[in-house]
Amino acid sequence: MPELPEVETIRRTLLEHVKDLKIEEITLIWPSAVCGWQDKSFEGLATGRRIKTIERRGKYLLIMLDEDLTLIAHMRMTGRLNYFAESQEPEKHTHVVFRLEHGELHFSDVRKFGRIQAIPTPLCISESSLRKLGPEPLEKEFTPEVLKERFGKKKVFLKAALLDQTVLAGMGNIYVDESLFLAGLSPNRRVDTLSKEENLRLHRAIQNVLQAGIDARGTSFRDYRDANGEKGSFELALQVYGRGGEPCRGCGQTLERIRLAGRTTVYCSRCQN
DNA sequence: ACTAACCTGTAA
DNA sequence: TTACAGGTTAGT
Repeated sequence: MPELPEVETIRRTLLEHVKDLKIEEITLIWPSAVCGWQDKSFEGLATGRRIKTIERRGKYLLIMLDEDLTLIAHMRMTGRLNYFAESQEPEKHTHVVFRLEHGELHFSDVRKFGRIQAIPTPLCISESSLRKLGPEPLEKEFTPEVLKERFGKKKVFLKAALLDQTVLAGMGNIYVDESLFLAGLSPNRRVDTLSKEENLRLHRAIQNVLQAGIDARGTSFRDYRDANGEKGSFELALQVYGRGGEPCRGCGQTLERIRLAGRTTVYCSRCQN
């Protein structure tokens, strides 16, 4: 489910509720959802710690606790983090319950792909999958030159390159297809064939689409909800994702639906070259 | 560079 | 019954 705009929305809505709260008790309903550090258990490390802040890196949420402990959470496809002011009965797919000083935090995931890992904060980047991530697309350091440099000597399809988290962190199937439509570029193009002007257009499209996604509080095409259980509204603004076979909003031609880089890909063969 | 695997639910 | 789903990774 969540790509950068959804994870960012979860981060913001969660932080409002849990900042400075102590984790008083952790109940593992499905223990495989969490992972400790070396010989120490997840619940042993995190219980009694206070939540200082929550950051985001790509699609990862970094819940930073006192005493130099960080919980790295990844929602994969259907993971959710929900805050409840009152104690709640866990739902069918709730795997972890954090009892806080005030209220509870529930981690749920229908498909059981999502994970939360406890790790000492100083090792949070060097010893985790964060190490390999590409730049943050909304930071000012991410310029058109950086985008070109990240593509490097690759010859892969644009679609594959933008989905690659080591090239750029945070884009997934929705925002890649939307960015390519906005940039007027075909997902079938090889990254090494972009002109300077096309590279500029792509860079601008990526930033515009991700920012619009955040402003709309994410895309609730299917399962996504924020920490309050509320939907986003970016699905109303989607130009191509999920619209295969329907008319292009730009030119009216039927949108193509193909399989590329192992993922369903929708684009307009007239507007995107 | 592609596919299978990890899982469950929903829609065709 | 089968195909497919906002992701990642380990295997050809």
